[in-house]
Amino acid sequence: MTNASSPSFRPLYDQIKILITQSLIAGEWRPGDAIPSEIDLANRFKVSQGTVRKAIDELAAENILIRRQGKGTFVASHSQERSSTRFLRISRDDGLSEYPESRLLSVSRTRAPEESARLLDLRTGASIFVIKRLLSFEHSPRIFDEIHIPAAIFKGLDEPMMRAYAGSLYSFFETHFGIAMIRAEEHIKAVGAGEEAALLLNQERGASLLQIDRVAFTYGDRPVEWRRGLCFTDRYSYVTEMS
Amino acid sequence: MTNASSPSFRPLYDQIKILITQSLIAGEWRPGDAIPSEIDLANRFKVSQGTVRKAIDELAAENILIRRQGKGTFVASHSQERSSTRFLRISRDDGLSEYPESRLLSVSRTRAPEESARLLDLRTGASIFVIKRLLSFEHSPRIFDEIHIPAAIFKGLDEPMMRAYAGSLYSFFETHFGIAMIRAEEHIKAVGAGEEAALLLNQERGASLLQIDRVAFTYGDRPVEWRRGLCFTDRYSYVTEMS
DNA sequence: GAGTGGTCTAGACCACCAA
DNA sequence: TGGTGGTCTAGACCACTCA
Repeated sequence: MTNASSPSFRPLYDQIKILITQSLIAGEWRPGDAIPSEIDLANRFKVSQGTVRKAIDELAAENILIRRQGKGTFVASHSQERSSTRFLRISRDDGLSEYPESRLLSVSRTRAPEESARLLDLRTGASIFVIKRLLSFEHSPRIFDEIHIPAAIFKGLDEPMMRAYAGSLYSFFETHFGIAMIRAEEHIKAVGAGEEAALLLNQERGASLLQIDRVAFTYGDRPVEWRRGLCFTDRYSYVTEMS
Repeated sequence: MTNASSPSFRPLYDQIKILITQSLIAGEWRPGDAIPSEIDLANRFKVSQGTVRKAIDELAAENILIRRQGKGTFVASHSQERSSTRFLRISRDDGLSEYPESRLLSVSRTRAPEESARLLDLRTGASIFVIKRLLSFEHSPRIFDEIHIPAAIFKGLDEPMMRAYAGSLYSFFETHFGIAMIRAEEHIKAVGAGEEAALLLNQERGASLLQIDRVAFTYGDRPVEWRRGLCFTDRYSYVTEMS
């Protein structure tokens, strides 16, 4: 199979990546599912196994798919134990790992303020849900999250439904709404605690907190969540790596 | 060429990666140099081009090598315009990019305190250099850095030498000492400004600052720098991405 | 046009897993 | 034992750069 030397050349494996992504968007394979084997996909797309392989390699590098030798290739899911903490970068300074406890404060439906509307590609005033919650480590509240999500996408969400669910928030989004978070961008600042945060985190007003603003994306780089986390970082740090 | 099914199986391309890394450690190819072509390396290591290719692909994904179609494969360097800002994740909230101005405060030789010694794989009390500097954005000081590096590796470093150098710190390390930083881990907290930081950053004592602790590594994952940056994040943020 | 990296293929064989 | 992903090869051809 030859590639036309078109003005904007696009490798075959890149087109295969797009086709696979479209199947993910369409829900043909859902988080946790196995996708067809490389050979099956090669037949389906009429390319060689090596080309499918390269496409899957890149999707696996982006943590969208997960390869398991001898078993198959799977759609990444936040419900798996291995990746339920994938987007939580706060950890203890002594290195011991600990899963935080979540306490839901409130769920309300309101109109999107300018900033989160812009970042979520919504019109200002579009309907959103606002979730407030508190994460505790060692029974001590440490992160106060305010989460904005478009009501149009999370139709039917309500507080009892969230309280009934045991796992992580992103796992909840997957199982109830079929929305899988695959990527996020964060902007971090140091700020003084305001009244609400000070109260909830048992700190003085003006105490130094990490303010972590996040936009999270689902398949096709579509933004579907904005959140602001305020985090008290005594004995805990935000950990990251670069290369 | 067949692989012995040894107890701990190691793919050929992985061994090639190690060989290439060893050449980088030995200084056979230095930052900015072109390494031999894939075909030359295939002949040298007695493997196929595809195997060399996979090894280089992975090193390129780690930002250790840089591929340039039609030209060759190069050793990544902090002296290149494209990557001189690779490890600086503070940027303006309005998205405009700006290169900070650096003011060297002091360079001194002293004994490593417990923490940085441990993180740099040194004995406590080993000889290190301590560099203090101030980075300014828009003529306003915003980051106060304290940098610890082993004296044994950066032999002969002194203040005049640093003042004479125009580029970034990591570019300086490369050209004068042949040390290339390829990876770093950061731990971030929100803290109140102490006396020294408050003075240098023109803030009140207790003002909220980002405290960014970094360990940076050179080839072979060898730690060669510890630093603590204190950053005033008004109108600026620490930006990161995850997937 | 020569040399480099980039794509694609076809086929052989290995490592791992489950039934 | 059969199916999956993982490795390795050899070869053809394409895209890009530079002299």
